[in-house]
Amino acid sequence: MNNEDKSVTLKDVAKLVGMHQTTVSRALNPQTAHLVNEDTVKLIRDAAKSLNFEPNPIASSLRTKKSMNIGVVVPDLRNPLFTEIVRGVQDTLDAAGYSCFIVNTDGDINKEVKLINSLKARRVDGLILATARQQSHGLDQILGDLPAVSINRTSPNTHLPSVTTDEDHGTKLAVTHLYSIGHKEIAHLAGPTWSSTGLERANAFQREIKAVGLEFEESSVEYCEAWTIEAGKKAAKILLDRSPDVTAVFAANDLIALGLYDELAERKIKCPRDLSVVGYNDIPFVDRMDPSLTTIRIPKYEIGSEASRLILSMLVEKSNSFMRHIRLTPELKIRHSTSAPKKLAHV
Amino acid sequence: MNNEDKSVTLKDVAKLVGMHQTTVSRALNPQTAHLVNEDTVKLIRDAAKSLNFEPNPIASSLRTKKSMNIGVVVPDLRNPLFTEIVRGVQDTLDAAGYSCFIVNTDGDINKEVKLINSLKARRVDGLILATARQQSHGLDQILGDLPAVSINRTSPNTHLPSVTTDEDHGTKLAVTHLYSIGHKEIAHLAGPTWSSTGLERANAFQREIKAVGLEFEESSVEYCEAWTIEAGKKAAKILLDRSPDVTAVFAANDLIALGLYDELAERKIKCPRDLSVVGYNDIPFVDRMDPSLTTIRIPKYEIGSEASRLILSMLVEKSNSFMRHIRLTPELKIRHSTSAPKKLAHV
DNA sequence: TTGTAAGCGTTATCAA
DNA sequence: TTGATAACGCTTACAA
Repeated sequence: MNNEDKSVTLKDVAKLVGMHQTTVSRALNPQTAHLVNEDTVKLIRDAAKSLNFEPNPIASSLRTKKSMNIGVVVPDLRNPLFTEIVRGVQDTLDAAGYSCFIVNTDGDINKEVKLINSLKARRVDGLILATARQQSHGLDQILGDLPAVSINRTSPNTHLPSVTTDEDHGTKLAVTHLYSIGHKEIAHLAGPTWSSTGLERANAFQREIKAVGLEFEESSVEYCEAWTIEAGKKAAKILLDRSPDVTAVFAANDLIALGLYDELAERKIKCPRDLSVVGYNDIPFVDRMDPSLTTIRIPKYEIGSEASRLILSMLVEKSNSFMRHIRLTPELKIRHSTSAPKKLAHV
Repeated sequence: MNNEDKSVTLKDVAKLVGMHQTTVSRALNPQTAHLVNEDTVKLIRDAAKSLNFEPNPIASSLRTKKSMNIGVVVPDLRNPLFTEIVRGVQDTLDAAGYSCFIVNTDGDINKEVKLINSLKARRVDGLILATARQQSHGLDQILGDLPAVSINRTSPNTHLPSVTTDEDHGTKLAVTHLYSIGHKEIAHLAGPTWSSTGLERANAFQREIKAVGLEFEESSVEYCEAWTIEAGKKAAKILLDRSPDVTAVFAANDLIALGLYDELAERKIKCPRDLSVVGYNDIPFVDRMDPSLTTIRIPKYEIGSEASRLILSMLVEKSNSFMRHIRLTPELKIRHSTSAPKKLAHV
């Protein structure tokens, strides 16, 4: 805020044009300018410009009870998946005159609750939740009547409008791709069980394995503790020990796939020669890894912009009743981490 | 903001305890609680908690003329360099009770000016500028008396407190490393000339080349148009055409190095066998590229946290007079993109 | 130690 | 079409 308390107010503009501040307010606000004489509007606008008047959004917020701020909750902004999404959010909200507060939960459910409460305390007009917890721990109650949309979360016990991607389709693309190039022993490094995305992909995996005519075995799935490289590596270790015959692995996201890469490197298992790997998300730079990662690309930026449009629409039509769910479609990005299996089974 | 206008105010708390809102305000504010009877404070705090009272920061802002918001200007949040820095900013500001608005200039100087003005209009208390333009286009005037610190910018004609890294030292580390493993023909893919960082590294390069006893030639430096992979590739093309004898390239940042990687791939030049490459920044994932990138690591998170501490200190001691410059030290991270040159010169 | 009153800069309501 | 007045919820003199 300006140190020197020289900030120009409506009153100053009013004084200059010899009118009341109310009129100035009306003239300067596009919503109400039509109530004012056209010439007066012009006069006032000019005067405002000449004084470099900038309306004080804080005063406006206090009066209107609209902060024009949206809270954005992500696990960690450093995860490139979320920085893409956040750019989509920022650009869309900006264009609508809204700003956003971005907070990081670091995967901590308690922190998430605290942060949501802190955003409420800051009087955000709405919330975009990009955390993917399955258990909502009374989220509905924490939110109260605060408009919110969720990304990647299709929680059973909470009723939020959402923007998600078609997990079934994405998983089908991955499994079908691997099967079509000859793989019969396909495993899955699943996301955490507390994550709805992780669960959905794991369920879809089982379904798709059967759909292509392969036999599904429980032992072909290993769940990771988090959506991270480290967790991916840890789970990969277990999976590879248990199922040495697998020729391909579908990792529930790119970071988990990179964890698998690390474990493969340690075991001197060559990808894709000895093992094919498919990731999920297509985060930046995975096209430059060694080998470049075949993955399921999701429209990250669009997820952010769609979520923003959704929350904005909820702010105008205050009808919370209509529960929109937007589902975007992922696509397969074939690179060099997948190839035909070395030895075809039963040949 | 709460749709239902049920938000609890100081008055409500005051009514409950049978005291005046002023007293409640004082009791609830740690700064002024000492003015209130201890028992009263306890009573009021309990009452506030029982009503779930949350002070309205907007009303507070209006009165105190402190928004408790800081503007953060970056070229693009998606650049992993800046997301690291921003996390450092967020964590530090959060702890001090501040929030931040992050805006992206996308490298557009006009957009930068617009965004800074928009942040001023939003009444931020201070600014962290992570854009690295050399020409400041009357930045001082645009800022007015708004406290600001700059990151990576050591502009000659603007006087802002700053957090930078020791470019000379970083460059020395790169050049010395290459020289020490036998390179005599070292080139530089420099950052844009409009960037102070780019200029500093280019100057330091020339100095260090001479310092190790090599002859400096103008033709060994090619400037990139931007800090991007694409610009890096374009400049690499020109450089490689012009100086086919170079055995090592010091790229002014990691993205430019990746652009060079791309050009090398097209020409079937093997790194590091045919050409060694050093990057700058050590952004995430460059340790996983093919080959993993030798680079100068800068303390990204700390840059953000130091910049935040600086701006926070400016907000308390209002003395803008003391002009602090914090300089952090980079370090060399040796990976697989550098090795001894194939054929040593004159052997 | 507590209360009174005023004001931060808007906008909403009413009246002219 | 314009103006007067009050109010949003807080903090800060000043008074008691």
